[in-house]
Amino acid sequence: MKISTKGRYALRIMLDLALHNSGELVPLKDIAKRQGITLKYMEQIISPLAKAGFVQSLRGSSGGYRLSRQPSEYTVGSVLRVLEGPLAPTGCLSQEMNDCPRAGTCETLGFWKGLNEVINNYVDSVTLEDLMKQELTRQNDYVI
Amino acid sequence: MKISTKGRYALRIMLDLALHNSGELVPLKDIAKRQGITLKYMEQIISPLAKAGFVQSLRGSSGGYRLSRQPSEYTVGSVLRVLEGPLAPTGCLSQEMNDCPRAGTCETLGFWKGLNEVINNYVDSVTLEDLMKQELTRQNDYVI
DNA sequence: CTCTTTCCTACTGGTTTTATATGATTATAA
DNA sequence: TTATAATCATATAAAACCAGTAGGAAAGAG
Repeated sequence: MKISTKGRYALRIMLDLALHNSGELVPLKDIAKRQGITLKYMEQIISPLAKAGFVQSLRGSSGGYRLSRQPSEYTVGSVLRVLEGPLAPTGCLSQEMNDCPRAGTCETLGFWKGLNEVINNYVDSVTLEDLMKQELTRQNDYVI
Repeated sequence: MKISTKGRYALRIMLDLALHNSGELVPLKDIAKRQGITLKYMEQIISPLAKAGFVQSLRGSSGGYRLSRQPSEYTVGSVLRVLEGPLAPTGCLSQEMNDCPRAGTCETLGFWKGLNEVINNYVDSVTLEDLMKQELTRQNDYVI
């Protein structure tokens, strides 16, 4: 019942990009240094995000990544799903084709559907912008 | 982000015991037959439930298992936790000792705490009795 | 004693996780 | 054009986790 490092790191990378969103491209090396994640592992994580169109990239010197959209337009759930797949607590809920032979008579299916709903409702109710605001508030707390 | 078979089967076993709660002991063999789970695997699953005091057992001929308490006194969350451990989406939330060095500055910790809360609130809001009622209603639907 | 059922422990094959390592390709600056 | 700095693509591997299977010991009923 755990989110893997890939999903958690993906969220941190996206949030880092949101917090350093000056219009300039941000090189992975900078994010790696700030987040304490190895460059090579981060490459594996940002690649699916790029393929999903969540970030834009430019190669070469002075290249890097930037968000494709505004931070408010990414729910945390949408980011996690790129790396984790469906955030369903059971396999039978994560596919359109419900191939579970017990589906018709399963006494616990209703419960799992409910759990699936509260999880997905929550992760889709929070955006990158929300996390940015939280983080900026937290940083100001230290200034006092 | 999946619940393993052990947790899911544990719930089905507990619910099966609740639905066949005549006061008599229910042998695992019967549950195995009804639920389509092998006896040997079920033994591994019910053993922690017995150690946790969730079910009472008697060995030998005409032995078996029964619930220790009323179905209304078991939340689904409490059952799942026996087999799954804490239902936290990240490791840093599942232990009192928060040994994550990022804890003080983590920008995403608040989000994960929120997810942890909605998950645990939900699983603890549903009891075995609730699932029994659902199941009995469902069975009646077929009678019509 | 015999049969049944719980109880206990170990083992196994497969998959997933969490990376690390090596190198190829591409684009920009000077 | 050359050097540099970045993305992109595989390959490898230790460790953990998952989903069972298997064998037998202990206890109770008749």
